[in-house]
Amino acid sequence: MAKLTGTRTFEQVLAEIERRIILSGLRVGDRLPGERQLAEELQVGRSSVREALRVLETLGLVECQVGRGPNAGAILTYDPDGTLTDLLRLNLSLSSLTMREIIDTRLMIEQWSAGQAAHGPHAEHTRAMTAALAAMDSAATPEEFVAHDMAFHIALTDAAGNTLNSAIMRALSNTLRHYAVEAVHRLGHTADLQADHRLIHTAITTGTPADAVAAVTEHLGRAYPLATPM
Amino acid sequence: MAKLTGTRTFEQVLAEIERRIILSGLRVGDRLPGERQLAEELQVGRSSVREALRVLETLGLVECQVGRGPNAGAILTYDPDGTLTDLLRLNLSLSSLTMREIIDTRLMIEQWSAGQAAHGPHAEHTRAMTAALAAMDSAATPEEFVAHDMAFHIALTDAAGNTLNSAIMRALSNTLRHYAVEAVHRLGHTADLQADHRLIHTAITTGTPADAVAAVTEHLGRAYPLATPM
DNA sequence: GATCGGTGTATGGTCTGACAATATTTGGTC
DNA sequence: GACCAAATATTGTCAGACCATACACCGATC
Repeated sequence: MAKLTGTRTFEQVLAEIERRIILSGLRVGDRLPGERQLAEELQVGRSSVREALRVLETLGLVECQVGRGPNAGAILTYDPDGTLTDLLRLNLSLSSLTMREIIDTRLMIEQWSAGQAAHGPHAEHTRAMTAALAAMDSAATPEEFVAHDMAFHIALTDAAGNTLNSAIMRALSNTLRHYAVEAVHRLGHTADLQADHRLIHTAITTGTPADAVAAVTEHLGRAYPLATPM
Repeated sequence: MAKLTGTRTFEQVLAEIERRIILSGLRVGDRLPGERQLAEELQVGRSSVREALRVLETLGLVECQVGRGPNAGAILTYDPDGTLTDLLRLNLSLSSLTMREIIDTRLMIEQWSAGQAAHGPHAEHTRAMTAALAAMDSAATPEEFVAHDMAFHIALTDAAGNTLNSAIMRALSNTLRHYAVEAVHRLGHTADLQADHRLIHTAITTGTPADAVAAVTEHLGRAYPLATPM
């Protein structure tokens, strides 16, 4: 193995795995060689291979399973949400980020998504929004309400058709979950929020992009009073 | 150590380190205990501690240095750019993301940032933008031009005051660097781009938010013809 | 032939001990 | 006081061993 890029062994393993993924045209669902085999092929210790796999797992690129058979070992996957959620949580713990910034970024993504979605949303996503609306109506607890509220807003983001934004939005939602549950507790009721949701849904399915953006801005301003409208 | 959350040992180490960071109020710049000490305190093997540290390093939360003294060991840091850049690059390799999505997300962030920045940018960032403009004027190669172009757009994002968006923008810029260099090569000149840049700068310092958004939209539409204006 | 059950085995997960590489600290010498 | 050599603390790496897990295989039984 070339000793060129990166002095640490596991970084070279990382680069080599990345190279193989590109060269071999591996796709999500495909399997990587076992740790022992990789270690022997690359002439490195198994611990270096393991550290490289840990990095790939952290980046949401592989999932590791023990045992035997076609599902065992390191399998290529696609889960940036987990990485981003961890990233946000830990940087909040370190006070490198503020809740305010997270809320503002969410507002940005939802405004943009609403505008895009209003151009021509896929039925799949508007159906998911409708289902979430009904589920929120019959939610018995704030926790349950917020779970479906998250689904609604994620479906709205998905409707814009940008998977990167969707991944970021999922991570933001995960991070804001507790915050949102508390907010619903304080509010005591969800009628206003649901009215907003229905306005958003209507604007996206039958209104103009400007209507959709306005509806989202109005709603998030109510749900997160700190947020500054653009 | 409690065996409650997560079956894998290194995940428990991860949780314990995170708990200590929160409880001890550790901040960026502070040092974590050494690998051996952590292993003994938590009654786990050193390899488990190392895998946990590798995860934290991947998430841009710690940097590890060998040797002795106050700078050795795992030091808390703040570098989400690196994580996000890796995330984008690897997901592009796996075709889980498209260049188009990255460009659209960049457009979204810059539009939002321009609107926010026009409300009242800090002198620090407008100065950085001015410096980048001058550097672009005297750039001898497309590579050099793009380096300062990135600095300009990052300064614009910084001017909006959201560090999360700035981190995402940095990662997006890193990912688009090659693409941008090729685009400048094809274009053959940079006069139009610089004219756009000056319009953006003027709009942010003396114009309305709507002017700033329009200037950014116009510019990115020219630089990345694929991008769909909102 | 089909089904059930036990055994084998490949795989990740972990620990231990050892050594190498590196950067600082320490102490001795001029 | 300045400079150089040795001690030391730290991460980086490897090798080997063992455990837990989940499937594969094969034989016995119906």
